[in-house]
Amino acid sequence: MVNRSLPTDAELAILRVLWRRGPSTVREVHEDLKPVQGTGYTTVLKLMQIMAQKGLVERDEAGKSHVYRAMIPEEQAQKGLVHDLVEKAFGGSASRLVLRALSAERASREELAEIRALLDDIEQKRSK
Amino acid sequence: MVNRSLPTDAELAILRVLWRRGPSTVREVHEDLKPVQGTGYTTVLKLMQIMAQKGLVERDEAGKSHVYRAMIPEEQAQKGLVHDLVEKAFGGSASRLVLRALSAERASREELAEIRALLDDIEQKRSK
DNA sequence: GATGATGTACGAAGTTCTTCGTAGGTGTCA
DNA sequence: TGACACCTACGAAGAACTTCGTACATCATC
Repeated sequence: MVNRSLPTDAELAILRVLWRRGPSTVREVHEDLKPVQGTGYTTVLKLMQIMAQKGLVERDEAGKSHVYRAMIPEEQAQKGLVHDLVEKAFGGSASRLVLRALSAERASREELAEIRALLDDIEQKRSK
Repeated sequence: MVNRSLPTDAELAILRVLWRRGPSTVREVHEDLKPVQGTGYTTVLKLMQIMAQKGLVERDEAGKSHVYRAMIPEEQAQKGLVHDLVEKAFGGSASRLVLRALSAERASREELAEIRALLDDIEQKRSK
């Protein structure tokens, strides 16, 4: 069942820290986010508690400081967000989103090559 | 500078109708949206009034029924939404979003060819 | 001129998301 | 032991978004 409700912006920011760092305490996540978000410690704590309730993260209460880990893989979250945007703003056409993204945002030569490789891959699999 | 405030979901649904139909009355937009959204007439009216205040749409009050038209082109809105998602979920890398979109959502052979053509175009321009 | 259809205006409530203040538990150490 | 650091719990406020009820204006027509 992929259709879990999508993470909100604040939740996503926290998930990104957990994906990068692996299981972390509230303090660690807060330290990581503070310079950019400027948000308070208890705010992060509260959010992570809510996320635990929602099942977005799981926590280990063994130590004094609880340790949280992401329960949804980054790939799946990104997939959900992309799908949502495709539906809401591109009439369900992923390729139109791709065209828009490519023409509006910058990509390096290497990245373009990577995309090309994926296209090859898709078409090759399809022609079988 | 791109307009920073992105349309909300409900606003986007209305904008999509206006982009497709061209300038329309509240009734027309509501008729269009009703089957899918199931939302009431005054809800749509209120939203469009708010959107007019925000500058997302402009209205012509000449006739009995006011006629609204989108003040932001579809392309610009899509660009803003894509940029926002790239920042929030892909660490600023548009190509990672593209890779995720291509591997997760379906695209026809024609669409893949279109994407390839755009890649050619970008690389050609860049090599000049 | 009463009625019904059609329109706008707008207050207000319900939701969700985000933020933080405050309270209280526990361990450390001088 | 008392002060302090560090932690969780949780209520509640505030902001943004969405929804709708109600009031009121206009116009055709019977």
